[in-house]
Amino acid sequence: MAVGTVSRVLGGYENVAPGIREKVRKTIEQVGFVPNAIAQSMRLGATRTIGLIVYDITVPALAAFVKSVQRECQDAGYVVLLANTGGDRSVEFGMLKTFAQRQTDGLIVTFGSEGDPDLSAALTETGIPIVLFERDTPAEFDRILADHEGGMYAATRHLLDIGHRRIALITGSPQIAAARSRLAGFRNAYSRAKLPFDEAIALSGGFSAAYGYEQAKLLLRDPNPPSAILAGGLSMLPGVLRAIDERGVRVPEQLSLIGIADAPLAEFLRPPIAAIRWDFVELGRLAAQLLLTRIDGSADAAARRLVLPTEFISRESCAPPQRRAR
Amino acid sequence: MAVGTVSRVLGGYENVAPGIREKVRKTIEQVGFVPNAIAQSMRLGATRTIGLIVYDITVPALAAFVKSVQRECQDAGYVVLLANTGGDRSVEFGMLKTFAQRQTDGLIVTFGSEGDPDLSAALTETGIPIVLFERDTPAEFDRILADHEGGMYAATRHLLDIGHRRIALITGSPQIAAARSRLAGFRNAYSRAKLPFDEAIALSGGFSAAYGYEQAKLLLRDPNPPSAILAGGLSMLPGVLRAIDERGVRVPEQLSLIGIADAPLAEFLRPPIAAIRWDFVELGRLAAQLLLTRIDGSADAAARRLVLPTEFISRESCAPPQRRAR
DNA sequence: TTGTACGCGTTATCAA
DNA sequence: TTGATAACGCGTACAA
Repeated sequence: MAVGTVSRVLGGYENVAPGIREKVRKTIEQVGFVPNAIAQSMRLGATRTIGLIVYDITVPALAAFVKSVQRECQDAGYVVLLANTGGDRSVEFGMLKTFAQRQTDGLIVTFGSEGDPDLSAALTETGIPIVLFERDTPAEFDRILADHEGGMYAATRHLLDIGHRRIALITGSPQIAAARSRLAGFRNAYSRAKLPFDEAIALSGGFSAAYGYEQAKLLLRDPNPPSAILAGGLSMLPGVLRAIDERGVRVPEQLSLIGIADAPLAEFLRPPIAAIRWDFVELGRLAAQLLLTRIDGSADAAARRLVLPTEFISRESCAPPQRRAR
Repeated sequence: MAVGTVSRVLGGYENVAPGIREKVRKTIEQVGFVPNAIAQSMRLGATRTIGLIVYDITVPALAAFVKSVQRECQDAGYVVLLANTGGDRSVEFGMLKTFAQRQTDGLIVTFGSEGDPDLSAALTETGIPIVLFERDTPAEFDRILADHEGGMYAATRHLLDIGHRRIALITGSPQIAAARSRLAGFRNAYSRAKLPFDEAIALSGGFSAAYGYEQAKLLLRDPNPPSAILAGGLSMLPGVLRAIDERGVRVPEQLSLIGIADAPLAEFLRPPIAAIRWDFVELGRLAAQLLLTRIDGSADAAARRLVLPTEFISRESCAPPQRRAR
């Protein structure tokens, strides 16, 4: 009963005499033998591990994404290493290196800055298959995104249709594809409606609740405040709501409001908050599949780019603007 | 320039001639050498990996917990493997085995059923240091919990104080410590107030939004409906809210409502929903520390049991009951 | 101070 | 069909 035989039994190979096989099985049971996956990884040159690097797992939409990725990987016999960067560049580099050292078979990554050539270089240098999530760099990585332009176009269009003209968009830095797309959709809606567009009221700078709070506060204090706000970040809604609350502004009578990515409780708010939403579970599923096919070599060499549709959910937080705003 | 020398340079040992050290450094840089953590794990018998098994990372409170654990582990040079069980027993066993095979140095675990001796045995058999999260089995594992009894006592007491007598508690199965504690706090509040307790209105069966929805629906249809509901599960609030919404019941005029674990948007609901809450970040931090001290052997042999305080946040969703309820 | 060689637990190859 | 052995990449004990 040599080690090789045991390995063959566990590997399910046929060339083991039934008697021996049984004996091995029994002994394994008796001593509670558990194969050491680390040694397997070493021998096979694959860890069946994938690294998942996100901004903040606490954002409901990202949690759904992570859960979906994990589920998909689990089904394929992979295990996922999770990292939260908080958007900190040095943490991003650190986790990238850590995961590379740990020989993850693949990486799903969202980084804070898209243009950064150092980051692109670092990603390439790992030599690990990579799927970019919500990032659209020029580099040749597989990537998956939501159609923010389409969703924002639909939302803006709706606001224009019901009579709004002075609409504020608060969203992240144009370094990020998602913010650029939203800006494009926002502008398109104006231009297709043949309406003049006030550049000054499209605020790009951050995705956080804090940023949303600050910007909404400034907007509402303005002598000529917007009649509608598009809260263009996954976690921005609470911040914007706080500003609205503090200012005592009534929605939708004095201000129409649309959130990005449906929050679990958004429909129970009074009034229910309209939203642009998309399927994070599907996004996670596809991201994982993109990566897994890349890992097993069944994918074309060319980088793939998947864009998932977004949808505008109309709710009572939107109404035609009042004559004399506030 | 032998392998041993390279290893010594990377390990930061002193006994390397400065000239050689520099030369090694430069070569490492040039060829982009990255130490293989898998081989290190094999040699050292430690992976610096911890496994985290939770019910559902999509629940905001659990996401906060996971994030906190991950952060703490990262700071200590550990990496975390994440698993979502969805409460499925076979998945729980599966992930436990997977993580054991992968030689994780420690495990933080929430399992669906507490009494299950098979599960306890499986945990013990791994031989891996374990911290139980929100589970209070008789077995001798380190564990960390929130003081649900205290929070529930305070909340129930508040409702009794403002005049409620018929209060419904919807919470999980008494197999789970959290549910038992809540039930205890609920009962204590009645008995200390010397009020009769209606057992039939404490509903134990699940933590999900769906369960909350079903039970709330039944309660509100009752000819003698409760004047207050305690939604006793992390993710139950949306379900209960839906039932309330559908029935057209006004909060707090017709029904007082308290949620468990503050939802991010709970304060923006109309009315803001009172809550029992506690610090999930701290919970995660302490869980990780409990585990890390266990791993590095600096902990006493005896199992430790940490209980974190909970706090009742009074908000406008609670008001004295009306004379003639509905 | 530096180099050599062993062993960690597997799988795969080769010989028996 | 089975057993022995090399190799994966590292850290370290020991020899030089």
